[in-house]
Amino acid sequence: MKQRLAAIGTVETLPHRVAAFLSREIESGELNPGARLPTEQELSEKFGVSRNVVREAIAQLRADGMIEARQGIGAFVLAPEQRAAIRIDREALKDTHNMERLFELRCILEAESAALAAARRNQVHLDSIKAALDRMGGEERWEEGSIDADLLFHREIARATGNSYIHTFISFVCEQIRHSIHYARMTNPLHDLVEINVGEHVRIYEALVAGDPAAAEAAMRAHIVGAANRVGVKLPLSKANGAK
Amino acid sequence: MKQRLAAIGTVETLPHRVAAFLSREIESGELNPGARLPTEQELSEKFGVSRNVVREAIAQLRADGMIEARQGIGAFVLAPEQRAAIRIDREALKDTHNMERLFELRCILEAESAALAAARRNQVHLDSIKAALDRMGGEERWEEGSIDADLLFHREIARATGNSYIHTFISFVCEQIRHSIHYARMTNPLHDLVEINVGEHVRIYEALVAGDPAAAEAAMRAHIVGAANRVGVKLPLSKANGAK
DNA sequence: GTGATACATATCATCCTACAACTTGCTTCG
DNA sequence: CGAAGCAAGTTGTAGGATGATATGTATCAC
Repeated sequence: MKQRLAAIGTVETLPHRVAAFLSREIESGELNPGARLPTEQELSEKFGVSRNVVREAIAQLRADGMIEARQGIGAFVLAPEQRAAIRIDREALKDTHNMERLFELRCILEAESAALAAARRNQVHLDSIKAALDRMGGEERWEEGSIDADLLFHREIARATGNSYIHTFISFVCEQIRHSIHYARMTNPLHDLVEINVGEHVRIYEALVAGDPAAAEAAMRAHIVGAANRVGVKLPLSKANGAK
Repeated sequence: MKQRLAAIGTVETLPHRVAAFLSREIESGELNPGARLPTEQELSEKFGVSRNVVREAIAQLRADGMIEARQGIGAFVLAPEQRAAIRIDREALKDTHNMERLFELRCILEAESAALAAARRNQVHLDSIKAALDRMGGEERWEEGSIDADLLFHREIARATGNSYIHTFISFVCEQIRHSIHYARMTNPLHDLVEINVGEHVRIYEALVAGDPAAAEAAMRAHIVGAANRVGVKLPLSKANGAK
């Protein structure tokens, strides 16, 4: 808890601000791939910061594969395909439309992963998942802890696939959604919705226990559509799902 | 082309090496979440570099949400759930087992996305996809350009879903796989396999033209399993797929 | 005139020192 | 005994200096 408060209260450092500025300039297309960035000195003068700050900002963009710096020449914008990292702009997620897209991605990832987990889970996995489920419906149901338990439930399922990349991706997407929901959440009196939410999780868990991939996938899909609705995001039922 | 050579030839800078070292120490669990990192001065002495270099390394880890630095106190390792970016270690991908996992993730993402694309694509999308397909089978078939066209084909399908997050994720995963394959590729005389590969792509394209989500999904799934086999990765057919 | 070598310049890479801002613990004084 | 303040440690920022690398230019030999 202390960690979370600290994380939220973290001041925006100068390198972070410079990096964000350049990043947006690249994303928006003002700096096209292949274009050369201003020199470090020019940037430091432009932003009124030391060259050290500019370098830390550039180091970050470079680590992400957004730009490439070459000694003696300058720094150049790279093509989006060359990105070495995935990073999601949380500001953009305030737009419901983007939120909807992210839920769609989550649905794709988690539905099939639930099927995989149903086929591969062992008893240890089931115990971890059950523990998270109990926390959700337990005494923490009205607290922030309930949401933590919810996410933990999903992460443990992802872990049960035995695929660390799947685990990483699902954890990431879920966390992005959590942060986005966090501030918009107070508006919804979701106390009466908790029962529905827990019920959906129970159905997923039962399918995992039964080792039924198809049922797990269906239950997960239904849950994510429901979860999206509960936070005000209307998830379009894709034809792919309806076709099954 | 010049860019690619330059990108490959990019020397490993000192900050990058320090960041990689700390990153591995965190991933391996030697530094647990909540643990405090050595001070910048200690690190600079330990690695024999200036404090500036250490700061650039830390700036990168901080941007990824791996650590959190607090003025006057120190830097602390954050929990994996708080990561702000997804980054894949290319060294780890030299292990075939990890490669297999990544292909599995790719299969999940692309199969359903192909279905979405089949439902949502318009003529402009189809034209872009067709152009990439033609490049694959065209005069570039034996060149590096063939692989570029292959990836472009997949990216354009991802774009046709109309979901920018899906596009980002698929582009990222595909690019990781491409880089990993790149050096191991010379061993395979895949000239005779090109026909098979192109054929699989044609079937995907035809399903998209027909607007048939189920067919597109099946064709994409078959293709990715085939592509994995062709680079020596035996992708386990999940029960989820067999159940359909 | 042409070619090659050497130099000057521009830029990033790294290092160094200094100071500011912030936190913590201890000390000193009332 | 309590509280204010001081001191030390740590990260944040600033600024300059030097090394490494790429590019263009000028000079000189032929």
